[in-house]
Amino acid sequence: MVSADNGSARSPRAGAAAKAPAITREALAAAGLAVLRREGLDALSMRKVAAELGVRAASLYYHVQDKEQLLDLLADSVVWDARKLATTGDWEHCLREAAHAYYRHLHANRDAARLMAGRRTPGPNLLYVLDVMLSRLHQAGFSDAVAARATLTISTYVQGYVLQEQVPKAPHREPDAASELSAACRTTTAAQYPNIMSLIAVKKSGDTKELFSFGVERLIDGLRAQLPGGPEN
Amino acid sequence: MVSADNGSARSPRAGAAAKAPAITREALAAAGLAVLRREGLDALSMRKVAAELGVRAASLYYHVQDKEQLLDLLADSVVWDARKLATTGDWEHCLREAAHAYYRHLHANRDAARLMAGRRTPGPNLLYVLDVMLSRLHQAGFSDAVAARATLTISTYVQGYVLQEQVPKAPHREPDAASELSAACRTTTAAQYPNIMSLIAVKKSGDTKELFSFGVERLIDGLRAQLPGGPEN
DNA sequence: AGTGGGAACCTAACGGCGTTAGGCAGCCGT
DNA sequence: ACGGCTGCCTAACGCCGTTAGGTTCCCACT
Repeated sequence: MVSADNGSARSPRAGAAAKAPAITREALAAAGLAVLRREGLDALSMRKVAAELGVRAASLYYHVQDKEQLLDLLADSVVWDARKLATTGDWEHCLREAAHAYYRHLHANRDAARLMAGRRTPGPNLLYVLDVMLSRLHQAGFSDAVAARATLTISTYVQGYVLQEQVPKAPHREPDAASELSAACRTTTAAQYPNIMSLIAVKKSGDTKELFSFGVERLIDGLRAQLPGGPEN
Repeated sequence: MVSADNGSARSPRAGAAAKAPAITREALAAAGLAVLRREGLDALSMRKVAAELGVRAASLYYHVQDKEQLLDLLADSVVWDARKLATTGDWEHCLREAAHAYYRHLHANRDAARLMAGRRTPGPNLLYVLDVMLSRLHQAGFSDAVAARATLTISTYVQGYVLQEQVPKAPHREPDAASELSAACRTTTAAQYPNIMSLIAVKKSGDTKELFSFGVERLIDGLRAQLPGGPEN
């Protein structure tokens, strides 16, 4: 579930393990994802991840330098499955499928977008996906500059969209008082900003994927005009 | 700097203040923004905001229910200036200017995008901006459905873009060891993902606004094709 | 066979965090 | 004069990330 190469990670001397490690980097990521799914990003603490593994918090620092590094690990794990993406068909199809696959994987993990938002570097799995998209666009005839901008723009849009979709869930307060108050607030809103209601209508339409697709299709439409020749492969 | 109507906020009995309040909601927002600018979102705590006002942390809870509510306040303050936006010229011009204005205001405040990312509701100032854009698009001939989707898509893109741009700053570690390690990591990256370098080239080109504009223009291009008749107004 | 060393966990503790409870000064209308 | 309210205060709770300093146990080497 995690990247194959642990790269610069601390590892036991090759071929000689002193003690069977109960906690691997993969197990750490899995435990983190479990806590994330159950309690959300705000409640994810070192202590809870450790408890998920039947271990105390301090032990995690043997495998990970920081909480930040643990979050990096989780962020990359989320994108892991997105590596399988289509490279057949025309560039529009590939781009669309990649965007939707990325969307699905972020959408499937609670608070995934907010998790990604805090990372300093994209992580190897995401880098791989970007790399593939980039080469596909380049192959389709886009210039280096346009292909790079297109790739970044699409991935930015996907992350931004899921971010707005995955509103952080509160533990929930009193439902009666809250609904009454929000109802009053809503009428005020309607009075002050008459057009906003249609936004709410779109957001409430249930099919969250439809709005997402709208943006992707508009971007693809806009990108098509950037092809040097006519549309090819 | 904050919304004019405090709405449902607790307020002294109209026309009778028991004691001159040293802390207003505006001062609270200003202090929060000051801490945000100086130390970043991760280091923003109730205690520090309170200290900025010459006050202890517990006192803030008289003016604000939660830290969440304080962040809501800050988030809305950031968008405050974006209310002044153009409604003259054709819809493309309006949309472009609104997007750039929104971008500028997020860009100008440290960690502003990550701040917005956590909010549950858009806040009145942002709602106003969305409302104006919506009415302008509607006036230009877009259908209700398309105008709503376009507005949401653009605002999503802007927030997503700034989010990736405003990478959280670490307090800074050892510069020597860090640069050496990152250099090694970079060559590994280049070997594994050959196309990624062009992405880095685009990101490093300095003019961050250019990449942002690319996305906006592509979206506008894509939206133009959604107009029922030809381009009008 | 004995021993050194390192891997992988532990307990204890630090300071900072968000938040709540309860107290006290000063100004208000009566 | 005085009760009540506003607007601050101090003290404390429990949780957090992180560090310091063990302890145990297996492996490699002599």
